[in-house]
Amino acid sequence: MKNDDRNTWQAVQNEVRQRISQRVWKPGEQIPHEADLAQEFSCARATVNRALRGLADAGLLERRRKAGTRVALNPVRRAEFSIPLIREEIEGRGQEFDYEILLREMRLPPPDVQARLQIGGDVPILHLQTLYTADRLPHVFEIRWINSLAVPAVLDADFASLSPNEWLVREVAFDGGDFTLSAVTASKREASVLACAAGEGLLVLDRTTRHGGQMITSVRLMFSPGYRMHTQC
Amino acid sequence: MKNDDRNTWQAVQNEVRQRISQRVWKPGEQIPHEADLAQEFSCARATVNRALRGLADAGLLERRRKAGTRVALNPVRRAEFSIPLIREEIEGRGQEFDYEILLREMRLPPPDVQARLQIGGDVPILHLQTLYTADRLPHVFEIRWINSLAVPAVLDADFASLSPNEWLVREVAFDGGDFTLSAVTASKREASVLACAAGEGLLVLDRTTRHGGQMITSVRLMFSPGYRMHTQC
DNA sequence: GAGTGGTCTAGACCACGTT
DNA sequence: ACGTGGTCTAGACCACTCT
Repeated sequence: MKNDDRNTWQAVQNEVRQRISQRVWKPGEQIPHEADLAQEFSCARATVNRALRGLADAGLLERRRKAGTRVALNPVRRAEFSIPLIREEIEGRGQEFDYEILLREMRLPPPDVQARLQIGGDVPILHLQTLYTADRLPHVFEIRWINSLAVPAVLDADFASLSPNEWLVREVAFDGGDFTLSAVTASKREASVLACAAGEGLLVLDRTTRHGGQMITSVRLMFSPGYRMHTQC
Repeated sequence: MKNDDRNTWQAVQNEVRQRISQRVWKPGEQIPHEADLAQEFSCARATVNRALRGLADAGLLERRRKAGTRVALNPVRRAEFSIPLIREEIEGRGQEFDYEILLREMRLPPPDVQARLQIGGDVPILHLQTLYTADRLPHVFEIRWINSLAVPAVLDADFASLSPNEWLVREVAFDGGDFTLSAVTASKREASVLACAAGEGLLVLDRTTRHGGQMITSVRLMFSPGYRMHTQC
């Protein structure tokens, strides 16, 4: 045991975790104040604070000034999925990574992409369709729109050694974005690209990326059937 | 502006965020030591530490003792999705929540569930199939296996006013678990329950829950077509 | 060996929300 | 008004890891 006897914040956190998990402190119940716990564990209040803040971030505790700290009624409501770079994910499994640009053109984006990129419907922007492969087998079909008004340099990129995503990560700074996970039924085109049957269910990740108020890119990743995103807590 | 002039850890964090996002400090580059930054912002080192630790947790910085702090090469690799209680999600949208137990029986679980619950193949356990509805329309089809050896009390539950999930959250303590997101093609049975066309792509969430080394339950949620999980960062 | 982040302390003041 | 968590400080020591 590393963090059990010493008065580290981890030791306090573990102890509190156990008391919650073993229902010494029951859901909805108020737990002792930071000052009391500090005395019990003979450590500084800041140490208790560090421990409890972590548990509150994790959703196990609910803290409010004056009201005190309570055990959350509904724990484990969050799950953090990692969104790996496709190259890293594939090479990390020891497979051969490759990609092929299937389509590259300037084009008027459809209304939903216009809305996400916050641009008018009369401006053609860069449209890319790319297939990523693992050991030569289809892995992800990427449909991407790049706001080439905000990133004019992208028009000169050849994407020969860097995939569109890698080029953007390297060349353009990001601020934030949003993610949507859903499922679709594979169309004929999608099935043909991913070498699966038309009508199969596909996991889809839509991502939009922002920088300093400007929308940079909107991308849809359609994963090959059987793909799973996994996480623990 | 709240946290700009005062020497709060948020002010430091915002400033560092900006320098990263505007590439004052470029990806892969080393940034000044905590002590230097503390002097620059005229605050205590602990305050800088708090700010930088947050950015490191978010994946924007990489920190190692002795090596110092560097701007991460691949930012935004994590996305945290909230896994709401179905009742809360539906009622939060102002819709009417309801559910119906479609099937309840003791049964030998299939091999994949046996593995997840770490039990032998010769023990029947509680099997439940439940449909959750929003405004009377199908929302989620839940297929659940409960390790009734670990939770014998569940055999007496009637699930009349509490759904199986709510009953478990209330009665059984949790330790941890794992989540898997994927997509499937709706079978005839699934399509009939969810009132959609057979062959449609469905978003699927598999969850297994643990307590003190024992596996409690394994559940598969199949969401109605069009369901989306969304998050920002 | 030496430099950097990781953490602890004791005390203080502040902000928020309940009462 | 007052109690509780939220944060800051200044200083200290420790743990890791690079050279």
